[in-house]
Amino acid sequence: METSNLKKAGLKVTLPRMKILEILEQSETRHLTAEAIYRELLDSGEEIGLATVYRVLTQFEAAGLVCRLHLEGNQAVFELERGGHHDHIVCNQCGRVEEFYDETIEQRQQRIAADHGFSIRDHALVLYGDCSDESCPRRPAS
Amino acid sequence: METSNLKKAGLKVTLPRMKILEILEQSETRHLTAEAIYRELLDSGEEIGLATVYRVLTQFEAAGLVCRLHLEGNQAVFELERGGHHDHIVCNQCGRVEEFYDETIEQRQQRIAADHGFSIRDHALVLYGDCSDESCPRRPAS
DNA sequence: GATAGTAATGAGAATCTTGTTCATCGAGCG
DNA sequence: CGCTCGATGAACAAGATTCTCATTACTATC
Repeated sequence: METSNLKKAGLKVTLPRMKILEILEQSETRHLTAEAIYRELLDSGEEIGLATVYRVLTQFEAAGLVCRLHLEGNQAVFELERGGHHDHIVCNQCGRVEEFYDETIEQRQQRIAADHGFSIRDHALVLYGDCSDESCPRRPAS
Repeated sequence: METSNLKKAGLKVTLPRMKILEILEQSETRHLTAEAIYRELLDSGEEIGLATVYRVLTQFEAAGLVCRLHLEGNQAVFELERGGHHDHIVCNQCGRVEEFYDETIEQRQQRIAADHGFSIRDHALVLYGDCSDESCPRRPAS
């Protein structure tokens, strides 16, 4: 496995951390809740506690390996930080998440912040709408 | 007081609802947590339960009187809906919140959503940074 | 390869925010 | 003024996340 990411981040290479990183890498949804990761660990037969999942994810976030998103407010989702920054569109019906990056918006944000006397460090932009995926309205949010 | 807002929204005019509306109107921060409103009620000598505060705020939100924001993820803040939509800049240091509206960003969002096959219903944009208020870094987040 | 030191983990309790239940109360209508 | 039904209060409940603390397991060292 890729233990180098962990080492580079100054984190000890432990089984829970490797497994969680692995799940994040192999997931096709790219956006997982702590609960979802926990369930996957259990399904793989790993004896890893939910508290550890939260702890590890928080450390990963601090190390810049993942970022934490509050797409719906109640439960945070985590995604692997692979390079570029991006924002998200969430479907209100099926919960599907798409990513986008828009240079114009990024620049306007800098400009607006400067006009208000702020130096921007981060931002969260989430669009909520209805997707046109034909399988959407029937599929409940995962 | 302005009981007309309540009546217009189809809500019975009760003491808790009037008081909460009053607090929202008179607050200078414009962004209050349910807890903060609850404490203000207690300080005014009102015997209103926290559950009622949450209930009333949820009703106000459904009625379009206030909108609920998740500026930091853990606790929601409520602000009175006075006319136009806007987004927010939050200072990481002092928690101060400024509002802004940018037509360019709004339009880009519509465009991006359309490109992804979404019809936008809502969006949340929060910029996080450091404000240049001279009293900022020393003042703890309220 | 064995060992010590220290950080990481697991299990459950704790916390924080928000919502629900149910008996009581009060607003609004006749 | 009394009735009816929605609103309230108090306590409890639920969901997400964090904390505690005893135990375990990396990592570096020998």
